[in-house]
Amino acid sequence: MHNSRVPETWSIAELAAEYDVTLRTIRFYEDRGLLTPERRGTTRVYHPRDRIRLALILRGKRLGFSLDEIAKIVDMYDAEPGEEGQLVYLLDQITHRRQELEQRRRDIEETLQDLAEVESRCHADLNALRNHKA
Amino acid sequence: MHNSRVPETWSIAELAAEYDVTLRTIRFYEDRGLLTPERRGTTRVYHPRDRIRLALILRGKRLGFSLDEIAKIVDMYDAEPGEEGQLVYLLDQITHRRQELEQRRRDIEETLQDLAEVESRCHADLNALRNHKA
DNA sequence: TTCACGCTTGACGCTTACGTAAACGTAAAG
DNA sequence: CTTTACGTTTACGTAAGCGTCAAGCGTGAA
Repeated sequence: MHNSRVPETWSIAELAAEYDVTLRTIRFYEDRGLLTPERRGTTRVYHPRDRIRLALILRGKRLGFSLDEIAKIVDMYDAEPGEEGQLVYLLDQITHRRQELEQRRRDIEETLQDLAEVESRCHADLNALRNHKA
Repeated sequence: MHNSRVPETWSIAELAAEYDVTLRTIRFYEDRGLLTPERRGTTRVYHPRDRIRLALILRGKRLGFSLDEIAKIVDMYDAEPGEEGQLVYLLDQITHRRQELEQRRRDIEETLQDLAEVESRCHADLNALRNHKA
């Protein structure tokens, strides 16, 4: 049994495979300051922190946030405690993001309801067609 | 009292003001086939149908869909009953969109929870700071 | 040594979703 | 008649988010 505190690391290809993105994408995120892998020589070495951040980035993307917005959000997660002003700013940001997300959730609910209506209309039309044939 | 069946119409500027988008945006959506206003001479005249579609487009945008995806979704709403194959295709699309939306909803829930954690960490840090001062 | 493999850094290209003039038409108001 | 308001098209610009070469380096196996 090997030491469980051995900090696991990944290559860029491993991360890419795991999250189904291209190497180009991962390097691009680094370019934009979203990831900061270690370097061994020229080669990138990714630590758990990077892996988590990548997951957060991709979730942010699914939610339709821009990379700039994602950067702000992700940086909130591992922000240093810092001074009071910083903390207050952070709390403010959180409130803001929460409102955005809740708006999105409302949009989703509405859209799901609309889809349900269209769906039942479809079923009705299908039945009409089939009864007509019969 | 004037006839309630008078079909109400809007100018491009009215729609833009109502939904807080630019004229350019509305014309761009027309370019992409998402809106098809009537023309009186060269001037665009928007009917209730266009207004509804614009609202749907903007909701789709808030949800992070591309205009191409939005086009498909919006067209589902006022699709003609059509033939059976078409209806089946529609139902298939609905299932697909629903799954996407449900994934998004899950992402939102997770993010909201994460935000809640960051928030309480902030509050804790703030308290620590203030107790330290006192 | 030679080869392949995986990684690296440019650097150009492309699509999306508009912004931003430029230049013009039309119609009412002063 | 000129200004003002509102509309039009055409067209170039741009930021985001990568795709796609090209060319080179380092390492281990044959």
